[in-house]
Amino acid sequence: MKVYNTLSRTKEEFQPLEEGKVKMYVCGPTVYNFIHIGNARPMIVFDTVRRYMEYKGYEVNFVSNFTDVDDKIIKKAVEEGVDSREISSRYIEECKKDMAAMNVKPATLHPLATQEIGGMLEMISTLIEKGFAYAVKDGTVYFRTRKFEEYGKLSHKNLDDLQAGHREIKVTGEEKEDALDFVLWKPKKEGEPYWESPWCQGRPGWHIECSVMAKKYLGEEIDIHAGGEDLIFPHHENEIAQSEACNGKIFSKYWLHNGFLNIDNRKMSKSLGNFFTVREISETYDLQVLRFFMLSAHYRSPLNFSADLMEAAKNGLERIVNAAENLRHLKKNARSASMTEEEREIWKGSDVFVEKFEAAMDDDFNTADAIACVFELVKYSNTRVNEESSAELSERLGGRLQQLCDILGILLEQKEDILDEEIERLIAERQAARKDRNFARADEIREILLNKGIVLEDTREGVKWKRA
RNA sequence: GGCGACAUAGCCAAGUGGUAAGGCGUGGGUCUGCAACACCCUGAUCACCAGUUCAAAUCUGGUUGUCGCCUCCA
Repeated sequence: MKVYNTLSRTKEEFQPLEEGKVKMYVCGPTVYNFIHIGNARPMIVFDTVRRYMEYKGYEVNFVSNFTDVDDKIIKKAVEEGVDSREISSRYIEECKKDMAAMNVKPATLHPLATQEIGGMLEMISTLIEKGFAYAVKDGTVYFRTRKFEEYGKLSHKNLDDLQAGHREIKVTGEEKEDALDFVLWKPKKEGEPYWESPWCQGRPGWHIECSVMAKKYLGEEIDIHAGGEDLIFPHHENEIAQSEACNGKIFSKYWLHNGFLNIDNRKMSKSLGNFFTVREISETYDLQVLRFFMLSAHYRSPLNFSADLMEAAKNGLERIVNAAENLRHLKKNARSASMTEEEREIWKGSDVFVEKFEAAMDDDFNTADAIACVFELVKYSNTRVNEESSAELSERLGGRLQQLCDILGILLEQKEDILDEEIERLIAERQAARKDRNFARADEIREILLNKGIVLEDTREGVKWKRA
């Protein structure tokens, strides 16, 4: 399995620190509102990475935090006149609902920044002892960036270039030793949440939390650290500096970053009015469509989002779901149980799709290629399985389709829906009308049901229905 | 200004040396009472120029264009 490592900017053979196990940390959202569709990309992408690794037999310890102390949370709390904890806990719950609807598995652990202050104080103290950090008069603690010689190794930035870029915005009056130094701990402002510390009553800087949570729950050395590409600098660069300066060990072996999601070819932003929350999308589409859409491109490529593209994704996903549904239907109505000799060959002929699927995923999680394999399996099944086929063949191919979709986190099974009697009666009446060749009445009933959100399809083995 | 990415059919998107996967859409057809599903048919000299090579979408150099990071941001 090869993964693209931002550190080396090349694809590397994946070799876990410990045989059979993967320690993976993904930077989670700051919870001050419903998550937006940009937040959804890393969630979906790295959930898929996790699923594939689990499929390959790895035991994955997957940790993803919620940042629940932050300026934006405080601002929102002030606006609503409530405690900031109320804001963060509310949106953590909402985020979990969205994740469930996108079929993103809960992490092994979702730590909260506010629950890890002790560890942060410890790490900051260690950094000060080692000379990598210093406190100034007002109690702010800064990381001494230039002291960490490898600073810039992830983002491939040159310190002097950075400094040149920063010079103009360097704020006078700050007591930083160097413009590049970043905050580890900052004093509270009136009315803000705070914690006691040796330096001042205050709260942690943003970067320190991930270093601490990764260390506490995964260890000083982890296999994979992932997040959006915008986190490369400064967030991940700073995490490396903090963790490696503190622990004296390589923090993460592989750094994975997903590309950005654009809206109608522009960066998503509130001011452009092209800002969508996952919740808003869910009003128009099943979030399975969003998941399928996100996986239809390589995770490192920029991905454009638009109504047309979602529509195309919806149709494509429907093709896969139809095939799965069809196989279930054929299995249920099959006249023979076991596969014939010829069917064994058909079954064996489908091995190639699994092989190609795995090859695609092994190559830095090429989900676009993997989905193409799913479509090929769909075509294969559609052309080879029919009402003459055995239940076993339908079941096996259906199971294989299911297996591949499970890796991608794409749900195929419909919820076991029970139709109410009224609808059952109408379907039966329509069948009777069709038998009597009273097609006007049959079409009328189909129209009635359509208005109720029930779509009917007549097949050789009987009527199929589904929710629109 | 510094660093980096990308440019493949109407649209989305794989493919990183051996004459272009897959999906959506379009048009035509088969099946069906009709519709839907499904199936068959339908589409690309891979931004441009030059070079390396027996062979390039794929490597090298250049041109043009789009975008990202450098500041909170997935």
